[in-house]
Order: sequence, then structure tokens, then C-alpha cells
Amino acid sequence: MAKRGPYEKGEAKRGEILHAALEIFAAEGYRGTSLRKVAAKCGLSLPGLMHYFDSKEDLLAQVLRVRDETARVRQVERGDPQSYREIIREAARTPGLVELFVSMAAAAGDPAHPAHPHFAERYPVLRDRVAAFVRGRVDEGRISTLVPPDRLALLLIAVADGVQLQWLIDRSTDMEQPVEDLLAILDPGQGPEAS
Amino acid sequence: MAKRGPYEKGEAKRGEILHAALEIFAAEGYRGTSLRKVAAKCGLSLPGLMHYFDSKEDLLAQVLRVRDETARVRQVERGDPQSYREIIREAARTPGLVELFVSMAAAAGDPAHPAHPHFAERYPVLRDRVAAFVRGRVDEGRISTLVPPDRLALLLIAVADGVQLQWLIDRSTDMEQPVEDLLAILDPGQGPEAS
DNA sequence: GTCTATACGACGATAGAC
DNA sequence: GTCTATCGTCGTATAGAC
Repeated sequence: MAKRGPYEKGEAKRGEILHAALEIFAAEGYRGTSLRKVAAKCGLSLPGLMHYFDSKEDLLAQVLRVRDETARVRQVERGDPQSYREIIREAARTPGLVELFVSMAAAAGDPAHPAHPHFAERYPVLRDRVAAFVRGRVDEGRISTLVPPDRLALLLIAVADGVQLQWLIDRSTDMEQPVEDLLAILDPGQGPEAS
Repeated sequence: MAKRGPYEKGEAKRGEILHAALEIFAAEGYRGTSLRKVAAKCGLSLPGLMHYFDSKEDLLAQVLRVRDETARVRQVERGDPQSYREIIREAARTPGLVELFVSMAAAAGDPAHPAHPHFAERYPVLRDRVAAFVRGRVDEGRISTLVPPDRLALLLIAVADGVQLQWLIDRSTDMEQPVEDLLAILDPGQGPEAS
């Protein structure tokens, strides 16, 4: 055991940088936030920071990945409306990160973009999880079978993503309501189903 | 009538610039496309181009506005699913402009951003139009009244916007299907309703 | 009003010393 | 692993020709 962990300190520093970047982006938005500012917050020069990342876009992509993972850990991968509510409520507290997410999604359309793999994996996984939830409700007879679960999953995610655009413009927009509305529409039996 | 139009030639040139920028963004995406490149395409120097716009973001915002207007003129403001289909099919042909739209929506969250007024006006107008369409269907008994029309309008627009994010990552995603699915779910009477 | 030339500051990125 | 120094390019600002 001559070597303890591949990078030991390096990994810690990388995590510290990502955390600092996340804080800054959450506070000021990521637009107009330079890497030099992030570096300064970490007590580093710009090249010192760039030692840990291939490019700015690469750092941004990793910030998003970390963000996604912490959110996921906290909600234990349930993929149901309740975990959605918690995610959306925290999003509403950090507009800068919502802006980051949307901007990155746009940029990640380019397959060469550092964040492309993240989204390319994230969406199918998310759809599968939501589809599983939908199938559970179908089995309970609480969702109409008119549209198959995988298409419903895509639809639900589209609503959740799309409402963020309207919220970014008008912060009084309720980001939870549309998904709840859609679930209500899907549920033919509506009312309280005791046991 | 001593003065013919406020700027006559200037307005024409401005339009030419916007058209050129739209073409470039559609072809190469707007990321990594510099204003100098746009200026060159118009046979102008950079400052020559900037004579017509307050800033890069201002130009971008106007590109988006022009894009919106041409789409609107062509579809005569109907706000129904058929006009939506036409819009979405053209969007699928110009990924760069979809990317531009999404990125601008993210940036326009800042009230000081040049594109903020555009979105701040666009969404309410769009919602009203879609809500009107929804009310029409409700009157025909072709939409469940469980969720009020204005909330349904917001929901429909969220779907349309949100599916674009998934499409940007995976271009094989069907951008029309989710809205059709939602309308199908909303319609209790489904089948062909002859007269 | 329209446009060129020039320059400025800040950015992300890289080379090479320590 | 981190620095100083430097590079090329970006958006922007100003001066002034026509």
C-alpha cells in the first residue's frame, strides 16, 4: 500500500473547487462569473485551478454532476412526486443553478461538449425511473393506460424541465403545480383511495 | 413628409444583419460564433455592426424576436396543435436556433437582460392564446375540466419547451408526440367524434 | 447616420519554471 | 501541484472619416 489513493489530496481539492464554484454560481449566476473569481475563492491562481479541469465547460459540467448527485443521494432515487417536490423546492432557492442547468442542457446538444455524456445518461435513467413509478400507478389503476408509461415518463420530465423556463422569467410561477396537475389529469379515480 | 422613414437604409441593414446572424446561428450554433464572423458575413467591421445594436446580447435578443415574428406570421397566430406542429417541425430543422432559444430563456431570467422583456411578454401572450384554445375545446366537451384552462395552458407550454431539452440531447426524440399525448389524455371522448 | 481603424480590458487557455 | 508570464480572441469603447 505504498500509494494511498490515486490522488488523495488532489481529489479533495477538486471537490473544494467544485463546491466553491457551486456556491458562486448559486449566488451570482454563472454568467459573468469568471474562473479567476472561482480560483480566488479557493486561494488559487487560474492555472492552478485549471490543473484540475480540462476547460471551463468541463468544470461547469462537473459542477452540474455534483449537484445532481447530492440531490439524488438526499432523495434516495425514488423518482416519485414527493421526491420531485423536494428537488423543485430547493431549485427555487437557487435560481443561479437552474439557469446553469438550462444553459448546460442547451450547450450539451453538441456531442463534443463535456456535459453531453452527463445528459445523455441522465435522461434515459430518469425516464426509466419515472416510467417505473408510472407503471406502479397503472397497476393500482390510478393512471389511464391511454399513453404507454415510457411516453408518459418523457412527458412528465418535459413538464418538469419546461416549467423552469417560465419560472426563470417569472419567479412567481408555481413550479410544482403543473406536474401535480398532470398527475391529477392522469388519475381517473382522483379522490382519496383508502387502503 | 420631408423625412421618409426614420432610418430607411439603416433599418434595411439592420434586417440584413439579423438575417445573416440567424443563418449563421442556425448553421453553426451560436456558441463559438463571434460577432466578428457575423460582421464579416455582412461586409462590415465589428464596430460597423455594433452601430446597430447596443450589445451582443441585444443582437441575440433581436434575432430571437425576428425568429418569433416570422414563425408567428406564417401561422397566423392560431395557437392550436396544428400551428404547433408546423413550428416544431421547423425547429427540428434548425437545432442552432433551438439552442439559442433555450440559452436565451436561461439568460433572460435576469430582469436587466435585453431579452427579458421579450420573454416577459411572450409567455403571458402565449398562455392566453393557448388558454383560449383550451376553452374552446372545453366548450366542445373535448377536454376534462379538472384543471382550469389557464393552468392547462401553462402545462402545455411547459411540455413544448421541456421536450426541446431532451431533443437537444437526443435528436431522435419526437418533439410532437408529448403534446399530442397530453391532448389525448385531456380528451375524455377520444375517438372520432363525427359532427 | 454610417462606418473604419484602433485600442482596451477581461476572458479562457497554454508553456514552462519551481 | 502550483506558480508567473504570455497568448489569441472575445465584447466593448472611443475618435474620427465620409
